[in-house]
Amino acid sequence: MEKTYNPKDFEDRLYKEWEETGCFKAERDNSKVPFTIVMPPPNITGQLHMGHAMDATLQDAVIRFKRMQGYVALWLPGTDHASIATEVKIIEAMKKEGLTKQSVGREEFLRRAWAWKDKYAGRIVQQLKKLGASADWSRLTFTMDEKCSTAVREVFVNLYNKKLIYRGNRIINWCPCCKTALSDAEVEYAEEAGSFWHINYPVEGEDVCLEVATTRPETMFGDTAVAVNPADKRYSRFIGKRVILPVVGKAIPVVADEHADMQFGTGVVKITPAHDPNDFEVGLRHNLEIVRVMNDDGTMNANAGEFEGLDRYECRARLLEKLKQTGALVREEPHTHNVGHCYRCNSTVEPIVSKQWFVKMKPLAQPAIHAVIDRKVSFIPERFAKIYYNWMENVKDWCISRQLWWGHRIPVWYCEDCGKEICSKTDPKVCPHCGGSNLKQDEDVLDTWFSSALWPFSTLGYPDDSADLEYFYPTDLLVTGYDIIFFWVARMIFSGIEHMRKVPFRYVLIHGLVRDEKGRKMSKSLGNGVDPLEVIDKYGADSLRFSLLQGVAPGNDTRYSDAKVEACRNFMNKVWNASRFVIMNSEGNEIKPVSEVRLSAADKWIISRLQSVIRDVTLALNKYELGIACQILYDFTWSDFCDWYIELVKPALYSGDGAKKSVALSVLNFVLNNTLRLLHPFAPFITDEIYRSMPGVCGTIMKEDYPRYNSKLAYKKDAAGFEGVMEVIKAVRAVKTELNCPPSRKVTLYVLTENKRLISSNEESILKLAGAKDIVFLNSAEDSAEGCVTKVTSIGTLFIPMGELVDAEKEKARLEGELEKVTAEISRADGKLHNSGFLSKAPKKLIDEEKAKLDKYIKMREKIYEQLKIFDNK
RNA sequence: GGGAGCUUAGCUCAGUUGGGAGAGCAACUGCCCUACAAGCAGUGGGUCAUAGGUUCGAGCCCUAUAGCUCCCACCA
Repeated sequence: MEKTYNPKDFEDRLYKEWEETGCFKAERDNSKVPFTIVMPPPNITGQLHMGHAMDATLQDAVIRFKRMQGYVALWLPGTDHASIATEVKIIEAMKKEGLTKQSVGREEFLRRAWAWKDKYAGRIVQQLKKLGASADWSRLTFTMDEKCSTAVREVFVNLYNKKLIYRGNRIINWCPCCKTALSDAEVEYAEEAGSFWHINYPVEGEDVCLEVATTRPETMFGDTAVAVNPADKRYSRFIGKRVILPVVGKAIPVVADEHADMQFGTGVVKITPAHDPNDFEVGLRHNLEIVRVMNDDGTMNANAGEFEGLDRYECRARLLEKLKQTGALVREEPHTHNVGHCYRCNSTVEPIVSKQWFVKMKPLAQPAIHAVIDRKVSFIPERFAKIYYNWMENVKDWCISRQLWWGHRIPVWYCEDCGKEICSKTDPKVCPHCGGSNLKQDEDVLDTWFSSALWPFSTLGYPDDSADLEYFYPTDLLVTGYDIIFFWVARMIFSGIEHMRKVPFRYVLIHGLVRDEKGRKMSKSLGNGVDPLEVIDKYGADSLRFSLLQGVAPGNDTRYSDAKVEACRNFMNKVWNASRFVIMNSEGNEIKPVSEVRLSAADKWIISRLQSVIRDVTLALNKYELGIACQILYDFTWSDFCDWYIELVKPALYSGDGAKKSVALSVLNFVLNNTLRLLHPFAPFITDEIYRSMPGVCGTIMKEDYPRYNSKLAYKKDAAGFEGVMEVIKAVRAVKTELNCPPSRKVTLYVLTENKRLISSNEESILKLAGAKDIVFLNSAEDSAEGCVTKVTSIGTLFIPMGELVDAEKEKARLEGELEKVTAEISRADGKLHNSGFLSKAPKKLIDEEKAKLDKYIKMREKIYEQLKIFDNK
């Protein structure tokens, strides 16, 4: 083995081998229990970013854990066609060639899109592989694969037939840049500094005006009324009259509607049903005309008269100028308001009335809400259930049609002969109503999230009653960021219930965002993104993985920092070197099972610690608390195993005593073997690379069992005793460092104790780790030599002769300091044990523990008193 | 307007049934001791945001306050 950990030497090689030998394949086996995770399919436009890296690492760690536990562990991967995102990219690319969508036509455009997919879908898969993702790539699915398209049509037609999908003229969010409708979820709101323009609308036939205020004056061409509150006495006399739209000169009615807020602005609101969701509702109530004033690209249409053809903002500027000239503009005041933006191109969206396809949400939302209430689906952490409820309870109908070309085309045809609509799972040749053959398919495609919503079952073979579906569905765990709960998680839940009659997954593990070192969101525009592949290249995949999991709590954001990865790389190096130590020493020796050797106290201690670690890590993993599991393993491996146990065992290895060495090697191999298996889900590469080099091991660690807690190996009593020995060692070390005594200077250790056996049986360990040359037992404190530092421990009093380094005054002060500490402990424990409330209500175990502590400290205090007395006598 | 989260060591964060405050990094001291200087030993550093409450006992539960962050809705 190399002296330092060098992940490049083995990561790619191991991954290739795992893949080639089918380690990731999940095959149905009715004698075993399945455990399934479907991977959130990354967009084909995307490159692996830190968010993916964390998401994938969480899933990979869980799936590897479950696989080792003997489940048929399926991690089902895929990629997403990402309708709008990809289309935007392709248009950009075409623009460089001087081409547009329209100029190349639909067919050529789709050809280019598929070429894009062929080129880039593989890229992110390769990147996930670099990370060590143990997904079953033989099942890799693309959202526009035949099977997904079949599922999409099946679902569409079923919902259509149930009247849960309908087409209608409704207010939708329109992106003038992408030239498509968007769902509510695809709009991001941001506060913007704008203006509030007050405009006078003269009352017809009177010499008065109604003053309205608006943030979007250019929509006034579409005004078909002004509204006042029915309770607003200021304006009641105008209700039913008409006002003249400035510039346009058209008369529009004054209506009474609750929508007008008396407190807000002037209390008079212009009503533009075609361009505002609230106004649309008002329009319905008062049967108002709907006048659209904008084209799909955000320019003004003929209804804007002289402003036709101008961009919406250009129109606004010129219109305001004109209003000012004609005196209709009363005033302009600054006003900040929330403006909606397209989540893909960030353009300001326009609410526009448009004929679109919708999914009726209310009937679907109800059972989806109950599924979470009834805990058929549970969020981790639970607080995200509230966010989910809030959304589901207030969800509006889902606009699913997109005026795009890349995506699942809406399976509806219009008969040009009889004008009827045909919704069909297969392409119809003739109209079933009139037999005509002039059929034209709806031009639009579906929201990319429509197919994502079906992911947990479309990937497993829906709508067929496939064996996979039967075996793996419902899946067990979904891992994703809180940013796509609405887009995806919620929609999968209602879709699963509606189409499969079963929820799609039992647990949803939510993670946060990976931010940059300063806590900012990583983004392209800020240029602060860190490329996981570069990190892997520099530190190795295991280090990156560990750094993304360690100390991270579910649902919380985390910051990426090189320092953190470096610390994890150091940990990997630690694991590497500890293993190297064990393996080198094992060479040429027979390694006996631990059950066949006589264990020392130290051996029992480390085995006992290992058992607690196995128990705690498994517990944490079962609760999907991966951050905690990592932390436990880190501490155990570094502190307990490396810093303590390996050091403890060195004398036995180097003593030349074959029997002792044999025991040490047994335990070293046993603990290392278990530790590697425990660590494998988090750091798959290094653990496997080492595992293969261990004596008596053949094959990959991936096929091994995850360690199981064994109560017979808990050795509680022995472990506790040995901790006393460790206390002695620490005490001596501390004294030496405090007095600036070089470690190379070996001391004689005088010990006054009732635990002579414990000390003498661990003499070698104490001498080695404490830096002592011999141990001498005293019969009385009086026997201690001059110039000693005294340390009282729970298993005995130590006298450490430090000669000239000892200052009697300081030593006395130090002892008095210790007395103070011990006394404080005594009064704390004593206080508790004299508290009747504590005695009557605290668990017995706790009371016993307190009693034991009290005993211990009282004994220690006695010893310290004794020492101080000796001091005073000298 | 509604909701959520955060506030713990200089920095970044853990702390999940309430039972003596933790890690990493940074700082300081001393060490090349045959696994590892990507290391070892040791040290210092916290009224767990503030104020109340519940409890024998609160970083953890309840109430209020402050600051920061986010989500949803939205006033034209």
